[in-house]
Amino acid sequence: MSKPVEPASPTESLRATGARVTGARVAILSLLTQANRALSHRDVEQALANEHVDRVTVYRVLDWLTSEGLAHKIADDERVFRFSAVGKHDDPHAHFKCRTCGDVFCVPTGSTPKLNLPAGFKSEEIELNIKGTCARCAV
Amino acid sequence: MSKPVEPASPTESLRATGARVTGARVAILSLLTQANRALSHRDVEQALANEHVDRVTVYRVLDWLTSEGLAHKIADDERVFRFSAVGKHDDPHAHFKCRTCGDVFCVPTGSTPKLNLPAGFKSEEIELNIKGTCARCAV
DNA sequence: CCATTTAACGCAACTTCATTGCATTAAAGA
DNA sequence: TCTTTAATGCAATGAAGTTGCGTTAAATGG
Repeated sequence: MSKPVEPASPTESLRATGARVTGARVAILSLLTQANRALSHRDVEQALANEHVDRVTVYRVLDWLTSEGLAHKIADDERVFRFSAVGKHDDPHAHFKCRTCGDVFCVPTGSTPKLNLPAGFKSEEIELNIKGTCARCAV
Repeated sequence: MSKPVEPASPTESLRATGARVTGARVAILSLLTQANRALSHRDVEQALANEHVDRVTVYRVLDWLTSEGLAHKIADDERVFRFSAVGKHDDPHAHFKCRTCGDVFCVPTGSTPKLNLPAGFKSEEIELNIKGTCARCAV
């Protein structure tokens, strides 16, 4: 019982949405699932360079995965969106952005911070971004 | 003694940098200082519509203010940068983004969250973004 | 107060990331 | 296998921000 729910494969996750399971969707979700960091559209496009998937399709699949709850979409410092697979780390987690190489990693967080929101403000989601130097770039 | 350090006026802050105190800089820093939320380039451009300040100048002033430490630059969900004056709330604070109207407010935070960074990762800055509904939009 | 210097500015062109419209293709069910 | 229509591919468009360069005006010195 110590083992959590068996993680669904990309194909299974896609099938569960009820929508069509296409090559592009499988390839992109697999890529996100295997990555240990949040990928930009550019990252995905380059990784799939050999599979002639159109740029626009990549955009559409990434947004669709987000809308289906299979991926997270975060805004980068550099004005680009980055995507990470959901399911690998469903726990509240933060994003660590390396200022040297620009990569974005997912890191687990212990507790969520206490907030003093003004009256009438309702919090629905909390995003925590850390900036610094990653292990690879730290000399 | 209950009164904190007298906050510097926009002009004084600008003068302190040693650079030229221009109309555009005064206008934009004043705007950021008076705003109770983080302003986008668009916000600033519209607010200064009557003073024929060039688009590019607004971009340059905003980035310059950031580089001088007089403003904070944050990346929005919508792929736009937003700027807030530094000095009003130097304490660690979070940004609250209303999903309805899109405005971004600065809110004070009590404690910073505990982080479990992987070995070798060095944190330099922490950014906390809250998404939800602001008081004005909450019916 | 005026002249000089050069940091800022204004304008135009450009780049990048992303979105939209529409014809075509291929995934899923009959 | 055939049919339906959701996805895709391609081309054009849009939005945010950047760059180059000639011009203007803020600060300094006379």
